[in-house]
Amino acid sequence: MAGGGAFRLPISKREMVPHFSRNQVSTVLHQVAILLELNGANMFRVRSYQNGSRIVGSLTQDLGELVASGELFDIKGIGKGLGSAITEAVRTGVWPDDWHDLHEKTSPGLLEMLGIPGVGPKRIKQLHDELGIDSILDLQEAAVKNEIAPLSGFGAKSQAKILSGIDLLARFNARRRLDIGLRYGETFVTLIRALPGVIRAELAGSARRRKDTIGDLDVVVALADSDHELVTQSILNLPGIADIKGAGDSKVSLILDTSLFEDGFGLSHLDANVLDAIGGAEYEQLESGGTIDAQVRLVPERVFPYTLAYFTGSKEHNIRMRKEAQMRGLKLNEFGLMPETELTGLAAAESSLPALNESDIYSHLELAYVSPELREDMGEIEAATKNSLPDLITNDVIKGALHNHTVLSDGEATLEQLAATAQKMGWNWVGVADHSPTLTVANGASAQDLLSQGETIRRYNADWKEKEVDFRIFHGVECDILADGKLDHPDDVLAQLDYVVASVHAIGRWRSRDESENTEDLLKVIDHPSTNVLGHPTGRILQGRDGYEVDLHKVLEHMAEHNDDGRLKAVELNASPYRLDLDWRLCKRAKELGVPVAINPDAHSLAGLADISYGVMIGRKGWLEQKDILNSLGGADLQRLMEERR
DNA sequence: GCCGTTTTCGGCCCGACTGTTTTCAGTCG
Repeated sequence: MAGGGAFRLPISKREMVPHFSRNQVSTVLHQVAILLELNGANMFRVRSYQNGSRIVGSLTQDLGELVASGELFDIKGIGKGLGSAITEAVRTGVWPDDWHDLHEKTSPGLLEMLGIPGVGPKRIKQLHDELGIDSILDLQEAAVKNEIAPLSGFGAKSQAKILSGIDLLARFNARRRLDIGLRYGETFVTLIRALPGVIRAELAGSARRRKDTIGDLDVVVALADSDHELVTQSILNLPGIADIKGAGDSKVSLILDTSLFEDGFGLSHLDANVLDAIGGAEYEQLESGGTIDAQVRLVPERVFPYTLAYFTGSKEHNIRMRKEAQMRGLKLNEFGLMPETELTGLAAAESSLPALNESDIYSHLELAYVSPELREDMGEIEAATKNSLPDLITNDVIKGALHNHTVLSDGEATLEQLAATAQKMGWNWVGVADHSPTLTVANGASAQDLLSQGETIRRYNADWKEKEVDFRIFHGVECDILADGKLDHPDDVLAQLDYVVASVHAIGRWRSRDESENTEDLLKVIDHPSTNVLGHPTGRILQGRDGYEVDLHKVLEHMAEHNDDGRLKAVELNASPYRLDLDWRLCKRAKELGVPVAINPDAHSLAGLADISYGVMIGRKGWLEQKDILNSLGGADLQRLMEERR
């Protein structure tokens, strides 16, 4: 984790019930689980806390109400223990004593040690108990002095692995953004597919599930038994391999670096705000000198779909799938779906039901095919049972996007260039939303300049109409949300625009405040008659900084009420791979509530328009269908919607 | 700590790899 640091139990910033938010409780449960693990607690107890954290984190109901009504205890996975602890904390603002004790007796250094590859809670506990090791620095010193190897269960190799693991941890922070992961992953898989003896190869893991960040790459390769040696050797000879971590019978573990890319590893243009948050010029250097771990699984062709499904995950989805198999007297693993036998591994899979593709696996379990993006145990198994899975959006349904910048503020492109590129992409319209005056770092435009931009746009639109070109520019603004929940332009200026994207940019101030204060201010902004789109709703920069605390469930519910009343209040899914904000879990919530989602590339250059595809990926992950997004509307339909729902 | 058409105990998903052992524990996904 970036920054690392000690866990602490949050202190309530509120005088009244509920004293803690859903997010806070979820985070605390997650941390307690880790602390329990480090203190040698029963694994299943640890898992209960982890489950609890997940369950609370994905609640859609108000936690305060669940506690007040006692319905908290009805939720599967929340029993007497966790239920009482949460109830007490939410009601009184006081966490259980034993949770405090856990925090106090666990040195923060032990937590940091968890990040070292090959070092887990059991070993950390042993090192702590037997050598008094309290931090990564202690551990490094002990390893250098050869004190680790003699310990029972350790050895010279473990000691060396710990040292190199510490080195690796210092060099790079574990996860990478989706765009980076896909760039490595797709390039690597393309190279593997071209190797002689390779029958099929697919990217699996979190990259295939389109998570916003990715830990490492998983690739599954189908090959004939006789080609095993040939394919393994060919893979090891591919470009871009910085190190070989291991090569077993079924798996090759590698570290890839940027020499994988023939054309080098440049970064596209970023806006200053984002670049600053991720570390400026130092970041560019870090990224170009970066590496990513990759695991390649080599399997016979007939088990390929099972292995692909298994390593695509998620873990939670796989657990549900195995339970589905168990209910039918079958066992599911990475080799097949078969009756319970004494045999294990590939031998047992001889009796597996056949599968040519993943779809067959789901069919055997009487489930509809679940798209990889949805495999998170977020309701997809239930939907697959009822055959009610969403018909997910694709790049083809995108006809335009509302939030893009021009040279009027901090964009690189002119109106003309933006429109021309949008047309080339097959779009039917494009929205221009430059920054407002307060955001001086982004050259925010004055009301006068903004309105004069509108006149230019009207001339273009008239021109296209005259020439019977079915294309138009919508004129909007990315209006700053000021600290008191007011907008950064006078109402009469905003009223002259086609639409308004309202966004928070004073992140520092918003991050220093309580969740309820931020939420209240956002509700006020939504109530403003001119606000149509809530821009990057949390302000997070992936791998850069957390967003500000806000109860987006409440915000989305508020937006839903306005939509029911005939207004247009959409939530942005910012498609910049640095943001991907709205989070995919909340996309699903927006859809359920009937709040339209606006997928926006937030383009600051012509190339930036292409970021829309990351928004589509996350939108798919968030269960979005064509009817759920504004981008799928044609220009005329969108214009009508904006006019009707002012 | 949670759960229950096997309900107050005894389970809790499954397997590979590694390094340590000589049958297994820890870690990882």
